[in-house]
This record gives sequence, C-alpha cells and structure tokens, in this order.
Amino acid sequence: MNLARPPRQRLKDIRPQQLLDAALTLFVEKGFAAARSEEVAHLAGVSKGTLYLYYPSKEELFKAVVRQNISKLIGEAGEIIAGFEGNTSELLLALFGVWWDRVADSSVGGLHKVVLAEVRNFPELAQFYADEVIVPAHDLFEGVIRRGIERGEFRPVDTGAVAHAVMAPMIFLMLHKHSFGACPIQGCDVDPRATLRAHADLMLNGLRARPGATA
Amino acid sequence: MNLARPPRQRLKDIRPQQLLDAALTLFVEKGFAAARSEEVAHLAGVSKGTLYLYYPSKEELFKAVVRQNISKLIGEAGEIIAGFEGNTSELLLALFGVWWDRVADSSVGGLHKVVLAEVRNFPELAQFYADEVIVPAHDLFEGVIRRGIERGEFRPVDTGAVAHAVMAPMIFLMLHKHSFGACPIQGCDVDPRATLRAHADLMLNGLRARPGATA
Amino acid sequence: MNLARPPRQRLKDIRPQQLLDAALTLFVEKGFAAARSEEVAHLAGVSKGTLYLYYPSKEELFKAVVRQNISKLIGEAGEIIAGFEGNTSELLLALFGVWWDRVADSSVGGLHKVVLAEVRNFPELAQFYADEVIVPAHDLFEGVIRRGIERGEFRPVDTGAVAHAVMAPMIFLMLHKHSFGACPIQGCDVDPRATLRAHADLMLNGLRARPGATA
Amino acid sequence: MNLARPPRQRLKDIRPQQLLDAALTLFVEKGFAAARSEEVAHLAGVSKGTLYLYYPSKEELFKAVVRQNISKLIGEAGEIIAGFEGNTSELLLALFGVWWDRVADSSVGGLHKVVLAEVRNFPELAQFYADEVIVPAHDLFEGVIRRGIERGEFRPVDTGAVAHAVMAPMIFLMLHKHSFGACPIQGCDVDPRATLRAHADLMLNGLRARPGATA
DNA sequence: CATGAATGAGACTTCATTCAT
DNA sequence: TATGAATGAAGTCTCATTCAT
Repeated sequence: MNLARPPRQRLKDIRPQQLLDAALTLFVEKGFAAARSEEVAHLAGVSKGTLYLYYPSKEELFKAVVRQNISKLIGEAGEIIAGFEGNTSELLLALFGVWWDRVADSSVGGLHKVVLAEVRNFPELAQFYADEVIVPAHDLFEGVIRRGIERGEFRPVDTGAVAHAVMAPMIFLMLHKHSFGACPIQGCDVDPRATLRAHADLMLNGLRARPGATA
Repeated sequence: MNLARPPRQRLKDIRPQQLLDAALTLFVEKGFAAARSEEVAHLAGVSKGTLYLYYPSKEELFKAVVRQNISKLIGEAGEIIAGFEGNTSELLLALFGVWWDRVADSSVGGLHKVVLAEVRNFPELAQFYADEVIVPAHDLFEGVIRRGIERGEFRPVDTGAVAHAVMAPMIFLMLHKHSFGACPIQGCDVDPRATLRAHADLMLNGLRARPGATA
Repeated sequence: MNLARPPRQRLKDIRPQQLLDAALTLFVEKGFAAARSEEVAHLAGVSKGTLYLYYPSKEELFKAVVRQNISKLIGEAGEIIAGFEGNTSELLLALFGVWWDRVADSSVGGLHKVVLAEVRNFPELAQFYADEVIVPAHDLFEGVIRRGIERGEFRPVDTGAVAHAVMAPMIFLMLHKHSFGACPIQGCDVDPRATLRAHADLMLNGLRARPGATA
Repeated sequence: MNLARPPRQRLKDIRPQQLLDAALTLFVEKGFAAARSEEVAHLAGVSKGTLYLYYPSKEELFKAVVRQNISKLIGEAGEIIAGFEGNTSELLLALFGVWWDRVADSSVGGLHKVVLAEVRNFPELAQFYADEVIVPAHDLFEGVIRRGIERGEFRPVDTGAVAHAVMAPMIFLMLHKHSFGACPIQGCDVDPRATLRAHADLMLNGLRARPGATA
C-alpha cells in the first residue's frame, strides 16, 4: 500500500478534474436533482466541503461539467467540417462517426438526457446548455446539409428541418444508451450500430440528388 | 350553475380519472421524482389522504397513468394496421399522423420523457413501461416495415434497425415537445411539422424499392 | 399518566400558540440566527416538519412572534394615553409601569435585544420591527411629552429628542435584563426598580416647568 | 510608491494590530458568531492560517480586541476624573464628550452591542467584558456622582442607580449607532447630538441641588 | 370514504479549525 | 512563519407516507 500522497499543490491541480469526472458520472446516472452532492464528492475521493471549495453550488458544478466536456467537442467538429475535402455524404458519415465515438457512446452523451429530463425544473441550466451545445451543434449540421446542396450532391431541402431529422436518430440513440440502455430492462435492446447504419442508409438515399427526381 | 353534487357512488367512480389526469399533467411537467403527491391530489380536487386511498404509492399511481393512457393506444394502432388496405408508404404516414395527433402532441407523449429521464432511479417503473409500451410499439412498426418489403414496396432492409430509425425522429420530437419545447428556452425551436415532413420525405425516398438499386 | 390526547382539530388550534411561545423563548435566549428551528419545534412538543406546516420559514416565524406579542401592546398603550385624565407626570409613570410589567420584565422585551443584535445581518426583519414597534412606540412617547408641554406642566423641549432620552433608560434596562441580567455574570447587577426610580426622579425633576427657569 | 516591504520581524510586530483592527470591524458589523474568521484574515491581508498563528480561537481573538481597544480608555477616563478641578456638572459633560467622541461614535462602541447580543451564547466572553469594561466604567461614573454630592452640587441620591440612569442614554445611543443606525432602516433615525443634549439637560436639571428641595 | 396534521429521513450549503507544505 | 486545502458537524427546509378523526 502506497501511503505517500501527492503533495498539496498537486492535489489542488487535479481536484477539478476528479470532481468533474465524478459529477459527470453521477449526473448521468441519477439526473441533476437526484445526484447528491455528497456522493459526487465521495466518488471524487474528497469530503462534502471540498466540493464547495471548487464549485459554489450544484448548478455551477453542472455548468462546469458541460463546459469541460462538450464545448470543446463543438469546436473540433467545426474544424473537421472546415477542413473536409471529400463529398458531403462522406462528411456526414465522418461526423456521425466522431459523434458516436466521442459523445454518444461515452458518458458525455448522457448530459443530453439530463438536461432534457429537467429543463422544466431548471430552466436556467437548460438555457445554458442550449447556448453552449444545442444551437452550435444544429448550426454545424445545417451547414453541412447546405454544403451538400450547394455542391449539387443533395436535393434542395429545408435545411433546418432536415438537420433536425438527420440528427434525431443519433440523439435518440444517445438518449437510449444512457437511459434504457444502461439498465437491465428487458425488451428495450437497440443495436446502435445497426440503427445508425440503417439511418445513414435511409438518409443518404433520401438526400441524394437524382436526375429527374423531385422533393 | 349546477350546484347539485354527484352522489357518493358516482364520486367514487370518477375520482380515479381525476387523479389520473392530474397525475399525468404533473408527472409530465415535473418528472416522476419531482412531482409532489400533494400537488397531484390538489389538482384533482381531493386531499392528500384520498390519493393514497386509491393508489398505495407514487409508483403505483404512475403505473396506473401509463395503463390508462397508453396501453389502449397500442391496441388501436394494431387495428389500424390490420385493417389497412393501401400501400405501405401510406400506412406509415397514417401511423405517423395518428401518433402525432394522439400521442406526441398531447400530454400522453410526455410520459416517454418521464420514463427515459428516470429509468436508472426507478428501474421497476421502466421495466413496466417497456413491457406495456416500448416493445409493443416497436413490434408494430417492425411489422409495417416487413409488410412493405413483403409487398415489394420497400427494399429489403434490417427491419428491427429500420424500425428504430423510422421511429427515432418521432420520439425525438415527442421528447422535445415536452422538454425544451415546453419552456421558453432560446434557440431550441424545432418546427415539428417541417421536421416530420423532412423525415417522412427522407425515409420514404430512402426505403422505396427501385429497379436496379441494392441496399 | 394520561394517555388521552386532545383531538386533532384541537391540537391544530393550539399549535400556533405553542410554537410562538417556544419561538419567543428561544429567540430571546439565543438570538435569531443561533436559535435552531428544530429546537423551537421540540420545545413546542412537535417535530421539525410541523413547524414548517405553520410558518414557512424562520423569518416568518419571527415576524409572527413580533406581531403576536408586541403589536397589541402598542394599541393598549395608545388607549391608556387617550383615556388618561390626570397630569402628565402621572401618565408617564403609569406608562413606565405598564411597560415594565408587561414588556421589559417579560420575555417579550427580549425581542428588542434580538432585533438590535441582528439588524445588520437581517435588515428586512429589522425594518419590519421598526415599522411595527419602534416607530409607534416613539410616537406615543413624543405625544405624551407634547401633552405635558401643552398643559403647561413641562418646560418647552425638543419633543423628539426628549422622547428618546426618556425612553432610553427603560430600553437599557430591558436590554440588560435579557442579556447580562439573564446570565450569571459577576459585577453586572443592575437593580431595575432603583434605576427606574432614579430615572423617573431625574427626568420629572428635569422636565418640570418652573417659574423663572429656562432650558 | 514604496515597493520595499517591511522586514520579517517588522511584519510580525504589526500583524496583531492589523488583525485586531479587522476583527473589530467585522465583529461590530456582523456580531461574534456571524463574523467569519476567514473574512477577518482577508481584511487584515493575511491568510486564514495566519490568524490562528496569533490567536488560537475566535474567542481569544475577541478578548484581544476588547483589551486592545477598551481597557486603556477606562484608564484615561480615570485620569481625567482624578485631575479635574471644575464643578461636577462640567466634569460629567466632559466625560460625555470623551465617551461620545472616542467610544460611542467609533467602532469601539460597537463592541458593547456585540457582547450584549451574545452574552447568553458565550457567557465566558461576557464575563471577561464585564470585568474589563462594564464594572470599571460604572465605578467611574458612580464616583463622579458621589463627588457631586460631596461637594454639595448634587442632591443626595442613590449613586449606583443614578450612575446607571445617567449612563443609560449614552449606552442607548452607542447601541443604536451600531445597530439600527448602521442600516438603512426607515423610521429609526435618532439624532444623537440632540438626544445627548436633551439627556444632559434633563439630568443636570434633575440632579442639581436646590435650596429647599429634597429627593 | 375523506381529510389533513404530523412525522423524520434526507438534501444542500456553511464555516471554525487543522495541518501538510 | 505563512499558506490555504481539507474536513465534517451542524443548520434550514422538503416531502412521501401514515393515521386519528
């Protein structure tokens, strides 16, 4: 057993990460209201009081979790899009891949469930999440659809609505993974890979510009 | 104004419906854990004690709400499918219409959000909902996709996965309506009609069997 | 041992009084911030939750204590003054007697200490107390001084300032009784009767109109 | 701007004064229990730990504040009295002047409010304050009254009680200044100068020995 | 049947004090 | 000496459920 503990200063540097990780885990598991702050602290290996040394309230802790985990992903996605040279179908598939691997299939994706579940009880939190995550993400996808149309790859469509329709199954799977999918609920099994493939197939088939076809 | 009150026996018969309506409203608005049983009773016009006379706990009340509101809808949808004579695209659109009008756009649809939000805290409730709602609904849609393939209208596809992909945007909209959509959150506006249209368009374009095309 | 308890309804009627009495005792003993609401409930013979059934917060409980105990006294004092027929020196002595017996020498007088002690931490409470108690009480005394002058019994003086100077020793004794006087502090003994007599003596001697004397 | 910092030894010497000043300010503003030790340290420009290096607990810090600020004032007042050559009315007025300027109208006077407010929660602190401040101050005033009687300037009176009655309005004003007077509470305005003048006027009129008058 | 007073476990947050650095 | 990270007891308020009337 290693009794030597890291020096004080070192601890201070890693606390936020420990706390944020613990908070992410518990918020996703229990929801915002039901996650107890003492349990977050305990999971991070510190006492109740220490949590409040770093974050002044549960609400601020939640915001920090969102910022830490999601905001930077939006930025990365933007870079992928900006630098992509292939055709738009490939770009959409690439985005789906990144989204699935980095977000939906990890704890981070659970935050969407948390916010969706508690918008009406914590509107301020929801507004924060909308500003930081939902709006930027939708704008990204709408831009991609527009790119496809401009390059003649896609039929002309209502880009805003199609962006929602295109994102919906991914969001659906993301929600599922952290709700029904995380519990031993019988009969709710969804094969995410297959569903995603089916969705991509439908979607690209449905979007593709074809000579003589009309929306 | 009719001041005559219903006779005792009559009261006993209508109480459950009043309680169920109040419970549905408040569960959808606040979620299962955050809905206060006193408020449910108050909204139903009875006292806290009376609620417990009819339902022994909040969990049982919730189950009763699900049974009362959803289960019969599944039955009706089954009948529509069984009796439908047109082509499968039309059947899918008809089902979407019914789903939207009767479920997603009414309070009932909010129950899905409630369950999804709290599966991990109340697994027994979730299992009940899965048995009563999710599995039957998925089976219904999978059957429709299969019907389309059997009749040569749709490409041969993975029916289970496609059923999920087909339902996903509707579920997404249903969740949205009762979460972000029910709050004045800036930047989260989704036009459900347009999104549904976009989805149906994509989906039917993507499913349609076409000479020479392969999945 | 009498196991028969009062009926439910009866209990509900007496709860406010029990709680208010307990609260008065503990607020005066510990101060507003230091009085624990659970202890108030316990002293009233009920549980923590019951207190909050009657008063929604500690602040409201405190206001109720003030209203219950002091406000009516102000009214009574007004009636005494209005109906008094003797000379003003006698009226002042009568008021001092009532004040001492009914306020300063009972728990009620301790409220002044509580407010004075915590104005700066609970300004809203202090404002309430000022409106309900301090201002009306001062106005009463100022009116009495004015009566003395108008009837030629007192020298002409600054009525507002003299009202303060006249009330000050009573307030001093009232504060003393519920602070130093309530603890076994050595060397802080004040004989209230003697001090009051000395004060009345000085004050009436000092106020008396005398031929040829000037302020 | 002088960037040179005092040498270590120098720091050690001035720290206590800085801490004592900060503590005085915050004790008077918030009270003993509500003053946070971290804030005291911060206001003194040091860290929480440093405060505990100089004073082992909040109680000891408070005692040090009392000693530092008040005890010497009592000594000075004693000297004034001993060396005073005029008549006793003038001496009383002089003492009032010193008291007002040096104590009541400065932060120091606030300590009386603090002790009075929390005697019952911190009896040891109160005993200390009584020994150091209250008893000596009362003795001083009682001596002055006695001087007046001995010199035939004042009527013979109960010196102990009159000392209290004479001090009461000053204490009242001192308490007022640091409670209601320090907050924007409507309707609690007291003009200290006028009240003091009214008090002195009443008191000296009331004390004055007059041919043929008896107490 | 119906009521609503009562309970008490439990949640968030604060702060005096300690102690490793 | 000086720092400030860490602790954990304590305090306010909420709410599902019970039960006497």
